[in-house]
Amino acid sequence: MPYRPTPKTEARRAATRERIVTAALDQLADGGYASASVQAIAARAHIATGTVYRHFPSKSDLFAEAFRRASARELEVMTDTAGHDERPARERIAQGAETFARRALAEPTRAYALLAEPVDPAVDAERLIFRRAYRDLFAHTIQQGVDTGELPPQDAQTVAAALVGALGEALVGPLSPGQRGSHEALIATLVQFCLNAIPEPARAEVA
Amino acid sequence: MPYRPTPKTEARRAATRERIVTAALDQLADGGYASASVQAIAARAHIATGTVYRHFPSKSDLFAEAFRRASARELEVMTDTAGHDERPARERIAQGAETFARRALAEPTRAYALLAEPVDPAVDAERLIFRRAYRDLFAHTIQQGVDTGELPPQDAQTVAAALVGALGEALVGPLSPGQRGSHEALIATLVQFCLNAIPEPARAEVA
DNA sequence: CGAAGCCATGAATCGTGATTCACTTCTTCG
DNA sequence: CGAAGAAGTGAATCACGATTCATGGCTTCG
Repeated sequence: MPYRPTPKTEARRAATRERIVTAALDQLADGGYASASVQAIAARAHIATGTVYRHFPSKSDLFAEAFRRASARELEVMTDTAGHDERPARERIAQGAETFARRALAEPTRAYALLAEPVDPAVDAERLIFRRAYRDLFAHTIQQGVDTGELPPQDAQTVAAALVGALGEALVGPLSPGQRGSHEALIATLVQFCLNAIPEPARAEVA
Repeated sequence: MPYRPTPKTEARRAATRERIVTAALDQLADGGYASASVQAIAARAHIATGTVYRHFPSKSDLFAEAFRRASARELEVMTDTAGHDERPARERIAQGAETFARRALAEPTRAYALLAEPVDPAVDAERLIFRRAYRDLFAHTIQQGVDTGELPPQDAQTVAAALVGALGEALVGPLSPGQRGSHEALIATLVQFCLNAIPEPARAEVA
């Protein structure tokens, strides 16, 4: 039995796979999904078109993984900056909103691709998972706040979804290109928006 | 010079064009953009495939018009229910949010298509116009409130975009299918969310 | 070294759905 | 009525990009 995979060849294989995912994300960041043909990605990764298919069964699978990867990175950053349970819920939400905004503004094309750009349905499913994860992060914090009495009772899931939508739309929606104000002003507005939306109990109103 | 267009033939032509647009919107509402091939639309309008191209230069143009049409209808409803300038700004915003939510929940597939479904880029541009129009409606109301001192100073455009995003995401985002609560509860949550996000001046806080 | 596979290659194939077009049908008016 | 021109038809074509596969190059180990 002549050939047997060794750590060395496995590493090479993994590296190639990695380069493909990276190339896909870079292509996304550069020219959006429309520019991300398998050919373009292969060229960017310095491999032949067919090689992509030795690592992924289909383009959809490749992009699913790429989205998963990018999502994981984003979520990790969020968890790091806003996931410490000992701080007040509203403070953590403000922190989360700010992080979200800063990262989106720093890499607008990638943010657009992750949040809003038209992609094919199979890939879109992956995006939904991403948004849901963001929402769940916010929802978790809100729910904790409600449980401790820090926040008034509310539907944490819906409110969290609304927060994610608000940030997404304001940052990458029809508004985004060529902001009139500074990034800082935009961030301040959004953080304030989120804080207002999640009021302290005393300030809650019933209509 | 034998043939000359008459009111009668023009009317027939306009009616056919109309049927095509309607068929496109119905197809969208039924099966989403993915199901809306030119063939399917033609069949629904009881005409041949080629006839579509006698009325629209391309599928994109057809959908651009369809989106425009649907947008106009939505905006008209919004203007009717929330556009009366004599009422307090916050009341109008609440009314707008409620209308938005009710209409989205009443026709979820169409709402999804209008707000979020992946479509091709040319059509997407039309969607941006739609969302922008919604945003401008909210922004106009907010700005009026700011001008009259009813609301604290704020970036009306950004806040309005955030409201649109919040409503859109909560209604058609990852959350939407098979709501756990009732529609009424969801609507109440969202209206409250919007009201919180746009506080009265006395209740504004600085962080 | 050489057999036995894996891996990479990229031009050719394939599938899908928009678009075309030669033809038919309908309408107008001298 | 019949010519002139418009609208309608739908099968055939085309474009585009994902996917395949026959081939050639590497690695491994007896």
